[in-house]
Amino acid sequence: MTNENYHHENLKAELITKGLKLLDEEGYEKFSLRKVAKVCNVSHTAPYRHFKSKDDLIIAIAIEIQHRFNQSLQEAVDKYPNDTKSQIKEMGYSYVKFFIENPEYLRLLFLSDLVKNIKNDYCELLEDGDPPFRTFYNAIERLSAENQNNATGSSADPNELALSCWGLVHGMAILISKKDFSYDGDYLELVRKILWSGTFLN
Amino acid sequence: MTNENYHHENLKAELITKGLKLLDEEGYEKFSLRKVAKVCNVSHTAPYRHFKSKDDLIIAIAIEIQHRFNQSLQEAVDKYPNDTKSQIKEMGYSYVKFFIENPEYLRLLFLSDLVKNIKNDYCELLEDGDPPFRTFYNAIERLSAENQNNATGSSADPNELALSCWGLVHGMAILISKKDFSYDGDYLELVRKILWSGTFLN
DNA sequence: ACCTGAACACCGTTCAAGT
DNA sequence: ACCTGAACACCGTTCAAGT
Repeated sequence: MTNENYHHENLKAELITKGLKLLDEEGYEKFSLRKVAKVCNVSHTAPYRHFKSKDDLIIAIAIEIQHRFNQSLQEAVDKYPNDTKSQIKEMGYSYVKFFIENPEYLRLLFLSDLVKNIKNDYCELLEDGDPPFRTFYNAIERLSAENQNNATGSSADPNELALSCWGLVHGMAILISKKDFSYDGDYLELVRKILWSGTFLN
Repeated sequence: MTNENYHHENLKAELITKGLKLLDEEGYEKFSLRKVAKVCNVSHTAPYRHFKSKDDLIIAIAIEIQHRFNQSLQEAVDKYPNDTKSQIKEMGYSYVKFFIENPEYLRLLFLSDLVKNIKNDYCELLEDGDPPFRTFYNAIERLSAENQNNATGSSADPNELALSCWGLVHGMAILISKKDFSYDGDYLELVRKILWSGTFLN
């Protein structure tokens, strides 16, 4: 048929899939539009039919990763239906695990300047229209409310809670996955110990 | 004189200075060797007399920034000569402040993959031959020793202490300077509150 | 020793042209 | 509608050549 040489609607999806694969294999620095096009057996200008720029394709890939990330956080929450603190600890563990297993995704979700575009302009494209990390923030707000009722050691200020919890988890994820923090033992075991020790969130 | 058109030994220093300026003004993404050369009024191949690659120049710039960073951490330690916990809290504050004031330096010191080269191959080029963050790690080791003697709430495991302290501070610095964490009030005030609250290091 | 200019292999992006 | 090929303005890097 005459469609032999055309990808039609498949190309867009293929660019995202193959682009993600290229990103995994070669890293963010070496990623190029022309390489993705070549892998898809298409001219280097063909991607412009589906994405208005290289950044636009990267954002599409980032949204795909964001979806997987949110899913893994949600699974963590579901493990402890009635225990907000444990939900946050378990989410922290999943958070670090996700980026240890996929170091390249850190750049994609947080460290590229495109991220703010995702958060500002592309929120509506995300699953359920939920902004990224809604799962995380919901738990923080719940904990803040709980702390207001029964006075514990930890704060009831949601901003203080959010920055300290997110900061710790985010920092550990980056330090470990970027290999700035070196340790002879099992990284995830150490993270687990820190999150479930008496000093965090108590 | 015949030296009119030559920079001689000055060019190397000028490339670092002007390169840093370009990095501050345009950001890491838009930084290029050819632009630095043009700013220095020199052909685009001249830098290769002094640096063997673009990465090599970036590393030289990173070492300069690393030096300033170490200095600001040292000043924080000096404020509390006999109080290890306060040294760490104050260092944490300086740490976050440094990257809030210079968001571009985060990429340079941590998030570029060149960093591991700095740490592995370029340690001997750093002031006093000290590896980066020696100041920070020294304090952690001191605290670990202190915790071993007088039993407090916080751990005596140096790895656990290092990852949790460094993780929290590093994470807060990145989340704030990358504008992932948004907050209506004064960021540094919130960081101060978190670091000096009862729950951190107690 | 220090710098230049041409050259090469890559980029992202645009645009007229083909089916 | 979807894709191509030539073209443009940028890269990093190499190398023969100039002073």
